Amino acid sequence: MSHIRVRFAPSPTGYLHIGGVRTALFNWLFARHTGGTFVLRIEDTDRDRSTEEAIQIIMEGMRWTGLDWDEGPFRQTDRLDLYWERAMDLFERGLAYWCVCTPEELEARRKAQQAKGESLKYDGRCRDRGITKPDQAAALRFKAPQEGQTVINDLIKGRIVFENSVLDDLIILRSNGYATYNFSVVVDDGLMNISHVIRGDDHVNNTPRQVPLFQALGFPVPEFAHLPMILGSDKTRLSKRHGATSVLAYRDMGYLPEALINYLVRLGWSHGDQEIFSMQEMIDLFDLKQVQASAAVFNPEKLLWLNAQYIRTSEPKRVAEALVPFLQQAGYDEAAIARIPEGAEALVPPLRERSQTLLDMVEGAVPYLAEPMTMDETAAGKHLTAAIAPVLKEFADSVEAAPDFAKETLEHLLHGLIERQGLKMGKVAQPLRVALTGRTISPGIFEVMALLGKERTLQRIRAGVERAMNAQGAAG
RNA sequence: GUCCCCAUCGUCUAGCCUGGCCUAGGACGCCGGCCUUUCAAGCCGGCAACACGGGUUCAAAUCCCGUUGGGGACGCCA
Repeated sequence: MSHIRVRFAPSPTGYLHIGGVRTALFNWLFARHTGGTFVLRIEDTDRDRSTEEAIQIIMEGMRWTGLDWDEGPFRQTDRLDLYWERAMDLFERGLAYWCVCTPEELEARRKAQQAKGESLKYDGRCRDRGITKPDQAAALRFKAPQEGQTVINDLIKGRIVFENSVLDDLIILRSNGYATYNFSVVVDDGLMNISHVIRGDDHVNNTPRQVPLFQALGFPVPEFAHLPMILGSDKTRLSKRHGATSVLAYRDMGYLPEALINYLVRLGWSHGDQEIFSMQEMIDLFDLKQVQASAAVFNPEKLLWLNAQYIRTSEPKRVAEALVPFLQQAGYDEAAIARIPEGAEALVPPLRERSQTLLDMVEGAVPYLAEPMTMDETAAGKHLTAAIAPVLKEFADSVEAAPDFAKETLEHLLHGLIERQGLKMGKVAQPLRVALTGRTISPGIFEVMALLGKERTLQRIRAGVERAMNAQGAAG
Protein backbone atom coordinates (compact mmCIF):
# COMPACT_ATOMS: atom_id res chain seq x y z
CA MET A 1 0.00 0.00 0.00
CA SER A 2 1.12 3.49 -0.65
CA HIS A 3 1.95 5.84 2.17
CA ILE A 4 -0.70 6.15 4.84
CA ARG A 5 -2.05 9.65 5.34
CA VAL A 6 -4.82 10.57 7.73
CA ARG A 7 -6.25 13.84 8.90
CA PHE A 8 -8.14 15.45 11.73
CA ALA A 9 -10.46 18.10 10.32
CA PRO A 10 -12.29 20.06 13.01
CA SER A 11 -14.42 23.07 12.30
CA PRO A 12 -13.44 26.06 14.43
CA THR A 13 -16.85 26.96 15.76
CA GLY A 14 -16.20 26.48 19.46
CA TYR A 15 -13.97 24.66 21.88
CA LEU A 16 -12.25 21.37 21.15
CA HIS A 17 -14.50 18.77 22.68
CA ILE A 18 -13.90 15.29 24.01
CA GLY A 19 -15.35 13.61 20.95
CA GLY A 20 -13.08 15.60 18.69
CA VAL A 21 -10.05 14.64 20.71
CA ARG A 22 -11.00 10.99 20.53
CA THR A 23 -11.28 11.26 16.74
CA ALA A 24 -7.94 13.06 16.58
CA LEU A 25 -6.41 10.45 18.88
CA PHE A 26 -7.46 7.49 16.75
CA ASN A 27 -6.18 9.18 13.61
CA TRP A 28 -2.95 10.03 15.36
CA LEU A 29 -2.50 6.51 16.72
CA PHE A 30 -3.19 5.02 13.32
CA ALA A 31 -0.63 7.33 11.72
CA ARG A 32 2.00 6.72 14.40
CA HIS A 33 1.43 2.98 14.39
CA THR A 34 1.79 2.70 10.63
CA GLY A 35 4.50 5.29 10.21
CA GLY A 36 2.04 7.41 8.30
CA THR A 37 1.39 11.13 8.21
CA PHE A 38 -1.09 12.99 10.38
CA VAL A 39 -2.53 16.15 8.85
CA LEU A 40 -4.40 18.90 10.68
CA ARG A 41 -6.95 20.69 8.56
CA ILE A 42 -9.26 23.44 9.71
CA GLU A 43 -12.68 23.29 8.09
CA ASP A 44 -13.69 26.90 8.26
CA THR A 45 -15.78 27.36 5.16
CA ASP A 46 -18.72 28.44 7.28
CA ARG A 47 -17.48 31.96 7.70
CA ASP A 48 -20.35 33.00 9.95
CA ARG A 49 -19.47 30.55 12.66
CA SER A 50 -15.72 30.04 12.33
CA THR A 51 -13.45 32.10 14.51
CA GLU A 52 -9.74 32.63 14.78
CA GLU A 53 -10.00 32.13 18.52
CA ALA A 54 -11.48 28.68 18.05
CA ILE A 55 -8.57 27.73 15.80
CA GLN A 56 -6.13 28.71 18.54
CA ILE A 57 -8.12 26.78 21.12
CA ILE A 58 -8.11 23.67 18.98
CA MET A 59 -4.36 23.82 18.58
CA GLU A 60 -3.90 24.48 22.28
CA GLY A 61 -5.95 21.41 23.09
CA MET A 62 -4.03 19.28 20.62
CA ARG A 63 -0.75 20.43 22.07
CA TRP A 64 -1.88 19.83 25.63
CA THR A 65 -2.91 16.27 24.83
CA GLY A 66 0.31 15.65 22.94
CA LEU A 67 -1.34 14.90 19.62
CA ASP A 68 1.20 16.48 17.34
CA TRP A 69 0.51 16.84 13.66
CA ASP A 70 2.94 16.45 10.78
CA GLU A 71 1.35 18.82 8.29
CA GLY A 72 -0.86 21.85 8.62
CA PRO A 73 -2.83 23.43 9.97
CA PHE A 74 -4.32 23.95 6.54
CA ARG A 75 -7.28 26.26 6.40
CA GLN A 76 -9.96 25.70 3.86
CA THR A 77 -10.53 29.41 3.52
CA ASP A 78 -7.01 29.56 2.07
CA ARG A 79 -7.96 27.01 -0.52
CA LEU A 80 -11.16 28.47 -1.90
CA ASP A 81 -9.75 28.79 -5.42
CA LEU A 82 -9.06 25.10 -5.50
CA TYR A 83 -12.68 24.25 -4.76
CA TRP A 84 -13.95 26.76 -7.25
CA GLU A 85 -11.78 25.34 -10.00
CA ARG A 86 -12.90 21.80 -9.35
CA ALA A 87 -16.52 22.85 -9.14
CA MET A 88 -16.31 24.63 -12.50
CA ASP A 89 -14.65 21.59 -13.96
CA LEU A 90 -17.60 19.50 -12.82
CA PHE A 91 -20.01 22.05 -14.27
CA GLU A 92 -18.25 22.09 -17.61
CA ARG A 93 -18.38 18.34 -17.77
CA GLY A 94 -22.11 18.38 -17.10
CA LEU A 95 -21.74 16.79 -13.67
CA ALA A 96 -23.01 19.81 -11.81
CA TYR A 97 -25.70 22.40 -12.43
CA TRP A 98 -26.79 25.82 -11.23
CA CYS A 99 -29.74 25.91 -8.91
CA VAL A 100 -31.71 29.09 -8.34
CA CYS A 101 -34.05 27.77 -5.69
CA THR A 102 -33.78 30.07 -2.69
CA PRO A 103 -33.05 28.79 0.82
CA GLU A 104 -36.56 29.87 1.80
CA GLU A 105 -38.16 27.88 -1.01
CA LEU A 106 -36.07 24.87 -0.13
CA GLU A 107 -37.06 25.14 3.51
CA ALA A 108 -40.74 25.38 2.60
CA ARG A 109 -40.52 22.31 0.40
CA ARG A 110 -38.76 20.35 3.12
CA LYS A 111 -41.56 21.19 5.51
CA ALA A 112 -44.12 20.04 2.98
CA GLN A 113 -42.26 16.78 2.47
CA GLN A 114 -42.11 16.26 6.19
CA ALA A 115 -45.83 16.91 6.52
CA LYS A 116 -46.56 14.33 3.85
CA GLY A 117 -44.22 11.86 5.48
CA GLU A 118 -41.89 11.78 2.51
CA SER A 119 -38.14 11.57 2.73
CA LEU A 120 -36.46 14.94 2.88
CA LYS A 121 -34.73 15.37 -0.42
CA TYR A 122 -34.13 18.04 -3.05
CA ASP A 123 -36.75 17.59 -5.74
CA GLY A 124 -34.30 18.25 -8.57
CA ARG A 125 -36.28 21.02 -10.16
CA CYS A 126 -33.21 22.87 -11.45
CA ARG A 127 -31.46 19.69 -12.55
CA ASP A 128 -32.51 19.95 -16.17
CA ARG A 129 -33.01 23.67 -16.50
CA GLY A 130 -29.68 24.01 -18.20
CA ILE A 131 -28.81 27.33 -16.58
CA THR A 132 -25.40 28.32 -17.91
CA LYS A 133 -24.93 31.79 -16.50
CA PRO A 134 -27.30 32.52 -13.65
CA ASP A 135 -28.37 36.15 -13.48
CA GLN A 136 -29.42 35.78 -9.89
CA ALA A 137 -27.95 34.23 -6.74
CA ALA A 138 -27.38 30.58 -7.53
CA ALA A 139 -25.80 27.57 -5.90
CA LEU A 140 -24.02 24.81 -7.75
CA ARG A 141 -25.34 21.30 -7.21
CA PHE A 142 -23.66 17.99 -7.91
CA LYS A 143 -25.64 15.56 -10.04
CA ALA A 144 -25.69 12.58 -7.73
CA PRO A 145 -26.21 9.17 -9.30
CA GLN A 146 -29.81 8.03 -8.89
CA GLU A 147 -29.50 4.45 -9.97
CA GLY A 148 -27.57 1.53 -8.58
CA GLN A 149 -25.90 1.35 -5.22
CA THR A 150 -22.94 2.82 -3.41
CA VAL A 151 -21.13 0.36 -1.24
CA ILE A 152 -18.79 1.32 1.58
CA ASN A 153 -16.44 -1.24 3.06
CA ASP A 154 -16.02 0.45 6.38
CA LEU A 155 -12.96 -0.70 8.31
CA ILE A 156 -14.94 -0.68 11.55
CA LYS A 157 -18.55 -1.33 10.58
CA GLY A 158 -18.05 -3.57 7.64
CA ARG A 159 -20.03 -3.47 4.42
CA ILE A 160 -22.68 -0.77 4.20
CA VAL A 161 -24.93 -0.55 1.16
CA PHE A 162 -26.84 2.55 0.11
CA GLU A 163 -29.37 2.76 -2.67
CA ASN A 164 -28.36 5.67 -4.86
CA SER A 165 -32.00 6.64 -5.10
CA VAL A 166 -31.75 8.13 -1.61
CA LEU A 167 -28.90 10.41 -2.67
CA ASP A 168 -29.50 14.11 -2.86
CA ASP A 169 -28.11 16.50 -5.46
CA LEU A 170 -26.06 18.24 -2.84
CA ILE A 171 -24.92 21.81 -3.05
CA ILE A 172 -21.18 22.02 -3.60
CA LEU A 173 -20.90 25.79 -4.03
CA ARG A 174 -23.05 28.17 -2.04
CA SER A 175 -24.50 31.19 -3.73
CA ASN A 176 -21.88 33.25 -1.88
CA GLY A 177 -19.18 31.34 -3.75
CA TYR A 178 -17.91 29.33 -0.79
CA ALA A 179 -17.66 25.58 -1.11
CA THR A 180 -19.75 23.48 1.23
CA TYR A 181 -18.40 20.87 3.61
CA ASN A 182 -19.20 17.84 1.51
CA PHE A 183 -17.34 19.29 -1.42
CA SER A 184 -14.30 20.86 0.21
CA VAL A 185 -13.74 17.69 2.21
CA VAL A 186 -13.57 15.60 -0.91
CA VAL A 187 -11.37 18.01 -2.81
CA ASP A 188 -8.99 18.28 0.12
CA ASP A 189 -8.90 14.60 0.95
CA GLY A 190 -8.18 13.99 -2.72
CA LEU A 191 -5.58 16.70 -3.11
CA MET A 192 -3.91 15.85 0.17
CA ASN A 193 -3.74 12.18 -0.76
CA ILE A 194 -5.60 11.10 2.34
CA SER A 195 -5.56 7.32 2.34
CA HIS A 196 -7.83 6.66 5.32
CA VAL A 197 -10.72 8.80 6.48
CA ILE A 198 -11.22 8.09 10.18
CA ARG A 199 -14.08 10.14 11.60
CA GLY A 200 -17.16 9.99 13.81
CA ASP A 201 -19.96 7.73 12.65
CA ASP A 202 -22.29 10.70 12.41
CA HIS A 203 -20.63 10.97 8.99
CA VAL A 204 -21.67 7.55 7.77
CA ASN A 205 -24.54 9.02 5.79
CA ASN A 206 -22.25 11.55 4.16
CA THR A 207 -20.00 8.85 2.81
CA PRO A 208 -22.20 7.62 -0.07
CA ARG A 209 -22.59 11.24 -1.13
CA GLN A 210 -18.85 11.83 -1.07
CA VAL A 211 -17.80 8.68 -2.84
CA PRO A 212 -19.38 9.66 -6.20
CA LEU A 213 -17.70 13.03 -5.81
CA PHE A 214 -14.26 11.44 -5.42
CA GLN A 215 -14.99 9.45 -8.56
CA ALA A 216 -16.28 12.43 -10.53
CA LEU A 217 -13.21 14.40 -9.56
CA GLY A 218 -10.92 11.56 -10.59
CA PHE A 219 -9.53 10.91 -7.11
CA PRO A 220 -8.99 7.44 -5.71
CA VAL A 221 -11.62 6.73 -3.06
CA PRO A 222 -9.96 6.52 0.38
CA GLU A 223 -10.65 3.83 2.96
CA PHE A 224 -13.23 4.77 5.56
CA ALA A 225 -13.38 3.97 9.26
CA HIS A 226 -16.30 5.36 11.20
CA LEU A 227 -15.77 5.68 14.92
CA PRO A 228 -18.67 5.08 17.28
CA MET A 229 -20.11 8.11 19.03
CA ILE A 230 -19.48 9.06 22.61
CA LEU A 231 -22.74 9.36 24.52
CA GLY A 232 -23.73 11.05 27.75
CA SER A 233 -25.19 9.19 30.71
CA ASP A 234 -28.67 9.44 29.13
CA LYS A 235 -27.32 7.78 25.99
CA THR A 236 -27.73 10.79 23.78
CA ARG A 237 -24.85 12.43 22.03
CA LEU A 238 -22.38 13.88 24.53
CA SER A 239 -23.00 17.58 24.99
CA LYS A 240 -22.56 20.39 27.48
CA ARG A 241 -25.52 19.36 29.53
CA HIS A 242 -23.71 16.17 30.46
CA GLY A 243 -21.01 18.24 32.14
CA ALA A 244 -17.64 19.38 30.90
CA THR A 245 -16.94 18.38 27.31
CA SER A 246 -14.12 20.75 26.48
CA VAL A 247 -10.64 19.26 26.71
CA LEU A 248 -9.22 22.40 28.20
CA ALA A 249 -11.87 22.25 30.92
CA TYR A 250 -10.35 18.93 31.97
CA ARG A 251 -6.94 20.49 31.99
CA ASP A 252 -8.27 23.25 34.23
CA MET A 253 -9.93 20.76 36.56
CA GLY A 254 -6.55 19.20 37.25
CA TYR A 255 -6.49 16.23 34.94
CA LEU A 256 -3.25 14.99 33.45
CA PRO A 257 -3.41 14.78 29.65
CA GLU A 258 -2.04 11.26 29.67
CA ALA A 259 -4.96 10.18 31.87
CA LEU A 260 -7.54 11.79 29.60
CA ILE A 261 -5.96 10.21 26.53
CA ASN A 262 -5.80 6.83 28.24
CA TYR A 263 -9.46 7.13 29.16
CA LEU A 264 -10.44 8.15 25.66
CA VAL A 265 -8.53 5.39 23.94
CA ARG A 266 -10.46 2.83 25.97
CA LEU A 267 -13.72 4.30 24.79
CA GLY A 268 -14.24 2.09 21.79
CA TRP A 269 -10.88 0.41 21.70
CA SER A 270 -9.38 -2.31 23.82
CA HIS A 271 -6.47 -4.65 24.03
CA GLY A 272 -7.57 -7.59 26.12
CA ASP A 273 -8.02 -6.66 29.75
CA GLN A 274 -5.41 -3.94 29.83
CA GLU A 275 -6.61 -0.65 31.27
CA ILE A 276 -3.50 1.47 31.48
CA PHE A 277 -1.45 2.29 28.44
CA SER A 278 1.51 4.58 27.97
CA MET A 279 1.45 6.59 24.75
CA GLN A 280 4.09 4.28 23.32
CA GLU A 281 2.06 1.18 24.19
CA MET A 282 -1.00 2.67 22.54
CA ILE A 283 0.97 3.37 19.40
CA ASP A 284 2.45 -0.12 19.33
CA LEU A 285 -0.82 -1.88 20.04
CA PHE A 286 -3.36 0.25 18.20
CA ASP A 287 -5.35 -1.51 15.53
CA LEU A 288 -8.59 -0.44 13.87
CA LYS A 289 -9.72 -4.06 14.01
CA GLN A 290 -10.07 -3.78 17.76
CA VAL A 291 -12.29 -0.73 17.55
CA GLN A 292 -15.82 -1.27 18.80
CA ALA A 293 -18.71 -0.67 16.38
CA SER A 294 -21.14 0.46 19.07
CA ALA A 295 -21.39 3.78 20.87
CA ALA A 296 -19.89 4.27 24.32
CA VAL A 297 -21.16 6.18 27.32
CA PHE A 298 -18.74 8.66 28.81
CA ASN A 299 -18.06 7.73 32.43
CA PRO A 300 -16.55 10.59 34.45
CA GLU A 301 -15.90 8.33 37.46
CA LYS A 302 -13.61 6.07 35.55
CA LEU A 303 -11.77 9.05 34.11
CA LEU A 304 -11.28 10.31 37.66
CA TRP A 305 -9.94 6.96 38.75
CA LEU A 306 -7.51 6.89 35.85
CA ASN A 307 -6.37 10.38 36.66
CA ALA A 308 -5.72 9.31 40.24
CA GLN A 309 -3.76 6.34 38.93
CA TYR A 310 -1.58 8.58 36.82
CA ILE A 311 -1.11 11.07 39.63
CA ARG A 312 0.18 8.40 41.96
CA THR A 313 2.27 6.39 39.56
CA SER A 314 3.90 9.03 37.37
CA GLU A 315 7.37 10.38 38.10
CA PRO A 316 7.07 12.88 40.98
CA LYS A 317 8.92 15.34 38.80
CA ARG A 318 6.30 15.06 36.08
CA VAL A 319 3.45 15.52 38.54
CA ALA A 320 5.17 18.47 40.20
CA GLU A 321 5.67 20.14 36.85
CA ALA A 322 1.93 19.87 36.17
CA LEU A 323 1.09 20.91 39.72
CA VAL A 324 3.09 24.13 40.00
CA PRO A 325 0.88 26.20 37.68
CA PHE A 326 -2.08 25.21 39.81
CA LEU A 327 -0.28 26.26 42.98
CA GLN A 328 0.45 29.61 41.42
CA GLN A 329 -3.10 29.91 40.22
CA ALA A 330 -4.20 29.37 43.82
CA GLY A 331 -2.01 32.25 44.92
CA TYR A 332 1.08 30.42 46.17
CA ASP A 333 4.12 32.09 44.68
CA GLU A 334 7.70 30.91 44.61
CA ALA A 335 8.29 32.19 48.12
CA ALA A 336 5.42 30.09 49.45
CA ILE A 337 6.71 27.01 47.66
CA ALA A 338 10.20 27.70 48.98
CA ARG A 339 8.91 27.21 52.52
CA ILE A 340 8.94 23.51 51.83
CA PRO A 341 12.49 22.33 52.47
CA GLU A 342 12.62 20.06 49.43
CA GLY A 343 10.45 22.19 47.15
CA ALA A 344 7.32 21.42 45.15
CA GLU A 345 8.42 17.96 44.09
CA ALA A 346 8.46 16.91 47.75
CA LEU A 347 4.72 17.57 47.92
CA VAL A 348 3.96 14.85 45.42
CA PRO A 349 4.67 11.60 47.29
CA PRO A 350 2.81 12.55 50.48
CA LEU A 351 -0.16 14.15 48.79
CA ARG A 352 -0.85 12.01 45.79
CA GLU A 353 -2.17 9.00 47.66
CA ARG A 354 -5.20 11.04 48.58
CA SER A 355 -5.65 13.13 45.47
CA GLN A 356 -7.59 12.38 42.35
CA THR A 357 -6.82 15.65 40.61
CA LEU A 358 -4.14 18.29 40.74
CA LEU A 359 -6.73 20.54 42.32
CA ASP A 360 -7.07 18.03 45.17
CA MET A 361 -3.31 18.23 45.58
CA VAL A 362 -3.41 21.99 45.81
CA GLU A 363 -6.01 21.71 48.52
CA GLY A 364 -3.91 19.18 50.37
CA ALA A 365 -0.82 21.36 50.07
CA VAL A 366 -2.34 24.38 51.77
CA PRO A 367 -1.06 23.65 55.31
CA TYR A 368 2.54 23.53 54.04
CA LEU A 369 2.35 26.58 51.82
CA ALA A 370 0.19 29.03 53.71
CA GLU A 371 1.52 31.16 56.55
CA PRO A 372 0.05 31.65 58.98
CA MET A 373 -1.67 28.32 59.20
CA THR A 374 -5.44 28.20 59.41
CA MET A 375 -6.72 26.21 62.35
CA ASP A 376 -9.90 24.21 62.13
CA GLU A 377 -11.57 25.27 65.39
CA THR A 378 -13.66 22.15 65.77
CA ALA A 379 -10.62 19.95 65.33
CA ALA A 380 -8.63 22.03 67.82
CA GLY A 381 -11.39 21.85 70.37
CA LYS A 382 -11.55 18.11 70.12
CA HIS A 383 -7.87 17.18 69.94
CA LEU A 384 -5.85 19.94 71.53
CA THR A 385 -6.85 19.06 75.07
CA ALA A 386 -5.22 19.93 78.35
CA ALA A 387 -4.27 16.31 78.89
CA ILE A 388 -2.21 16.10 75.76
CA ALA A 389 -0.40 19.41 76.16
CA PRO A 390 2.51 18.08 78.24
CA VAL A 391 3.02 15.19 75.83
CA LEU A 392 3.23 17.50 72.85
CA LYS A 393 5.57 19.77 74.72
CA GLU A 394 7.87 16.91 75.61
CA PHE A 395 7.91 15.84 71.98
CA ALA A 396 8.76 19.35 70.81
CA ASP A 397 11.56 19.60 73.35
CA SER A 398 13.03 16.30 72.24
CA VAL A 399 12.85 17.25 68.59
CA GLU A 400 14.54 20.52 69.28
CA ALA A 401 17.34 18.77 71.12
CA ALA A 402 17.74 16.04 68.52
CA PRO A 403 20.90 16.00 66.41
CA ASP A 404 18.98 15.91 63.16
CA PHE A 405 15.48 16.10 61.66
CA ALA A 406 15.54 12.80 59.83
CA LYS A 407 12.36 10.78 59.63
CA GLU A 408 13.96 7.89 61.50
CA THR A 409 14.99 10.19 64.30
CA LEU A 410 11.53 11.64 64.64
CA GLU A 411 9.93 8.23 64.61
CA HIS A 412 12.31 7.02 67.26
CA LEU A 413 11.53 10.00 69.47
CA LEU A 414 7.78 9.72 69.15
CA HIS A 415 7.65 5.97 69.66
CA GLY A 416 9.84 6.26 72.72
CA LEU A 417 7.58 8.95 74.12
CA ILE A 418 4.45 6.92 73.53
CA GLU A 419 5.95 3.92 75.23
CA ARG A 420 7.02 5.87 78.29
CA GLN A 421 3.62 7.49 78.61
CA GLY A 422 1.76 4.25 77.94
CA LEU A 423 -0.24 5.91 75.19
CA LYS A 424 -1.50 4.69 71.84
CA MET A 425 -0.17 6.20 68.65
CA GLY A 426 -3.59 7.52 67.69
CA LYS A 427 -3.89 9.44 70.94
CA VAL A 428 -0.81 11.45 70.15
CA ALA A 429 -0.75 11.51 66.35
CA GLN A 430 -4.12 13.17 65.97
CA PRO A 431 -3.39 16.11 68.30
CA LEU A 432 -0.02 16.44 66.65
CA ARG A 433 -1.64 16.42 63.23
CA VAL A 434 -4.08 19.12 64.24
CA ALA A 435 -1.32 21.23 65.74
CA LEU A 436 0.85 20.85 62.64
CA THR A 437 -1.73 21.20 59.89
CA GLY A 438 -4.82 22.67 61.51
CA ARG A 439 -6.72 19.67 60.17
CA THR A 440 -7.68 16.16 61.11
CA ILE A 441 -6.76 14.79 57.72
CA SER A 442 -3.25 14.82 56.34
CA PRO A 443 -0.45 12.60 55.12
CA GLY A 444 1.47 10.51 57.67
CA ILE A 445 2.60 12.61 60.58
CA PHE A 446 6.33 12.27 59.83
CA GLU A 447 5.80 13.23 56.22
CA VAL A 448 3.97 16.29 57.43
CA MET A 449 6.92 17.28 59.57
CA ALA A 450 9.29 16.81 56.66
CA LEU A 451 7.17 19.14 54.51
CA LEU A 452 7.08 21.72 57.26
CA GLY A 453 10.74 21.62 58.16
CA LYS A 454 12.17 21.74 61.65
CA GLU A 455 11.48 25.39 62.36
CA ARG A 456 7.84 25.37 61.45
CA THR A 457 7.28 21.97 63.04
CA LEU A 458 8.53 23.23 66.40
CA GLN A 459 6.71 26.51 66.10
CA ARG A 460 3.40 24.86 65.31
CA ILE A 461 3.64 22.23 68.02
CA ARG A 462 4.46 24.91 70.56
CA ALA A 463 1.51 26.99 69.38
CA GLY A 464 -0.61 23.89 69.74
CA VAL A 465 0.66 23.31 73.27
CA GLU A 466 -0.16 26.88 74.13
CA ARG A 467 -3.64 26.48 72.87
CA ALA A 468 -4.14 23.17 74.64
CA MET A 469 -3.13 24.76 77.92
CA ASN A 470 -5.59 27.56 77.37
CA ALA A 471 -8.23 24.92 76.90
CA GLN A 472 -7.35 23.72 80.40
CA GLY A 473 -7.66 27.26 81.72
CA ALA A 474 -11.05 27.67 80.16
CA ALA A 475 -12.20 24.38 81.58
CA GLY A 476 -10.91 25.05 85.08
C1' G B 1 -41.51 9.96 8.23
C1' U B 2 -37.07 8.12 5.19
C1' C B 3 -32.11 6.18 5.28
C1' C B 4 -27.96 4.24 8.11
C1' C B 5 -25.66 2.11 12.41
C1' C B 6 -25.71 -0.51 17.03
C1' A B 7 -27.20 -4.34 20.97
C1' U B 8 -22.46 -8.90 26.92
C1' C B 9 -22.91 -6.63 34.43
C1' G B 10 -25.40 0.51 36.08
C1' U B 11 -20.84 2.05 32.92
C1' C B 12 -16.14 0.83 29.87
C1' U B 13 -15.08 -3.80 27.94
C1' A B 14 -12.81 -9.45 26.98
C1' G B 15 -14.95 -13.39 24.40
C1' C B 16 -17.96 -13.08 18.63
C1' C B 17 -14.67 -12.96 12.59
C1' U B 18 -12.07 -18.74 12.94
C1' G B 19 -19.29 -22.11 17.30
C1' G B 20 -17.37 -26.41 22.17
C1' C B 21 -11.78 -24.19 26.78
C1' C B 22 -17.95 -19.43 29.16
C1' U B 23 -21.22 -22.67 35.66
C1' A B 24 -19.24 -15.48 30.57
C1' G B 25 -13.31 -12.84 32.39
C1' G B 26 -11.22 -7.81 33.64
C1' A B 27 -11.94 -2.55 35.01
C1' C B 28 -14.85 1.77 37.17
C1' G B 29 -18.61 2.46 40.72
C1' C B 30 -21.18 0.19 44.91
C1' C B 31 -21.21 -3.14 49.45
C1' G B 32 -18.28 -5.95 53.22
C1' G B 33 -13.53 -7.16 55.43
C1' C B 34 -8.13 -6.70 56.30
C1' C B 35 -4.22 -3.18 57.14
C1' U B 36 -3.85 1.36 60.07
C1' U B 37 -1.28 7.58 63.54
C1' U B 38 -6.23 10.48 60.45
C1' C B 39 -7.82 10.26 55.45
C1' A B 40 -6.52 7.85 51.49
C1' A B 41 -3.88 4.13 48.97
C1' G B 42 -3.20 -1.11 48.92
C1' C B 43 -4.97 -6.15 49.56
C1' C B 44 -9.09 -9.82 49.99
C1' G B 45 -14.22 -10.91 49.15
C1' G B 46 -19.34 -9.80 47.34
C1' C B 47 -23.51 -7.92 44.20
C1' A B 48 -24.22 -7.51 38.97
C1' A B 49 -24.84 -8.97 32.00
C1' C B 50 -24.98 -12.55 26.79
C1' A B 51 -32.42 -7.63 24.97
C1' C B 52 -36.42 -11.05 23.07
C1' G B 53 -38.22 -14.80 19.55
C1' G B 54 -37.26 -18.13 15.79
C1' G B 55 -33.87 -20.96 13.04
C1' U B 56 -28.82 -23.62 11.58
C1' U B 57 -25.89 -27.28 14.45
C1' C B 58 -24.29 -32.95 18.21
C1' A B 59 -23.23 -27.97 20.38
C1' A B 60 -24.65 -20.65 19.91
C1' A B 61 -22.87 -15.01 23.83
C1' U B 62 -20.56 -16.53 19.22
C1' C B 63 -23.65 -17.95 12.52
C1' C B 64 -28.69 -16.51 9.93
C1' C B 65 -33.69 -14.15 10.09
C1' G B 66 -37.24 -11.34 12.63
C1' U B 67 -38.96 -8.32 16.77
C1' U B 68 -37.95 -4.81 20.32
C1' G B 69 -34.94 -1.14 22.13
C1' G B 70 -31.19 2.66 21.53
C1' G B 71 -28.29 6.01 18.58
C1' G B 72 -27.13 8.86 14.23
C1' A B 73 -28.22 11.35 9.58
C1' C B 74 -31.71 13.76 6.45
C1' G B 75 -29.08 22.45 5.93
C1' C B 76 -26.64 27.38 0.68
C1' C B 77 -23.68 23.65 9.30
C1' A B 78 -19.60 20.67 9.68
